[in-house]
Amino acid sequence: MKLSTKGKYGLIAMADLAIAYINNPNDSYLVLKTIANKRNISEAYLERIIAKLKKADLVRTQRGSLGGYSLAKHPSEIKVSEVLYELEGKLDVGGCSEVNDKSCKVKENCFSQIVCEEINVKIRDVIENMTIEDVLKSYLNKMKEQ
Amino acid sequence: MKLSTKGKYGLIAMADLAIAYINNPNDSYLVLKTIANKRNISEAYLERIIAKLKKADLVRTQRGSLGGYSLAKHPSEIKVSEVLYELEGKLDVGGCSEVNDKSCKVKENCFSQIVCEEINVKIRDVIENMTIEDVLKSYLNKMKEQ
DNA sequence: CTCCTTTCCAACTAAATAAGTTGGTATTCC
DNA sequence: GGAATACCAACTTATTTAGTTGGAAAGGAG
Repeated sequence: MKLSTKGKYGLIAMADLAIAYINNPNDSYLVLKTIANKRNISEAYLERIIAKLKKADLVRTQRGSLGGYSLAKHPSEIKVSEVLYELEGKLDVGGCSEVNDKSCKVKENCFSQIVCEEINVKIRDVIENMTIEDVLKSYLNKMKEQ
Repeated sequence: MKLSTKGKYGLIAMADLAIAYINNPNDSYLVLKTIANKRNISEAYLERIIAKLKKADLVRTQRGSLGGYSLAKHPSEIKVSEVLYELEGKLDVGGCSEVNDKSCKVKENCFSQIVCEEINVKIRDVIENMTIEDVLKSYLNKMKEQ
């Protein structure tokens, strides 16, 4: 039931890239090693995570020395759901929401589906209406309060 | 990120017990094998699941022949959260909501926590305000519509 | 009291998933 | 040409999930 480290590290990396992007939208490339070291994440592992985000056009890259990773668009244009769906799959709580789930052996009256569907709606509601920019802002507000 | 079969089977068993309970609150013991067969669930596995629910005082038992399992109280008095917390643990989406999470290696500014906490609130909101009776009723309404 | 049916319980195993590593290739700047 | 970087696939390890096995204890029926 937990968010895996893929989703977690992905969000963290996106937030770090977002800070760089806001500071200087034209030239905001960050080196992977920098993020990985700062966050205590395995470099090779983070690379594989961020590669998926590139394939989803959320991140762009510059190769060679002086290269690095940057957001592909403004943090306000990137939904949290886009990041998480790419890294975690569907991110719902119950697998049998599909009509033809062959793997589910429960024959009829699957009561757990009632519960799962209600939770799934709420999860979607949160992550599809929250951008990377929102995450940054929430974080700053949280810091102010303390 | 999925609800495990523990939670799923647990909810299903509770709903089956609830139906028996409503039909006859005084003598509503169901044999485990009956539920397991009806639902295509391994008997031994379901037994271990329901044992946890007993320990949490959600289910009571009668041993020996003519024995079986029954709800310990009315379905309207059993929250879905009680069932799921017992079987799935905390059922939140992010592990680092605790202050002293030693396992988390991310040093600071854990942006994923912002997202997770918002989702966690919503999940709790759903399952702590939904009883086993509600699940049954929702199911019946759903059937009517079709 | 004996047999049958049931719950109860602990230890074991198998399968799947998550998490991370290794060893390299391709680009680009200096 | 060398250093620094992104890119990529195959492999390994650790953890969790999903069960299974083999019984012991309790209670009712004959």
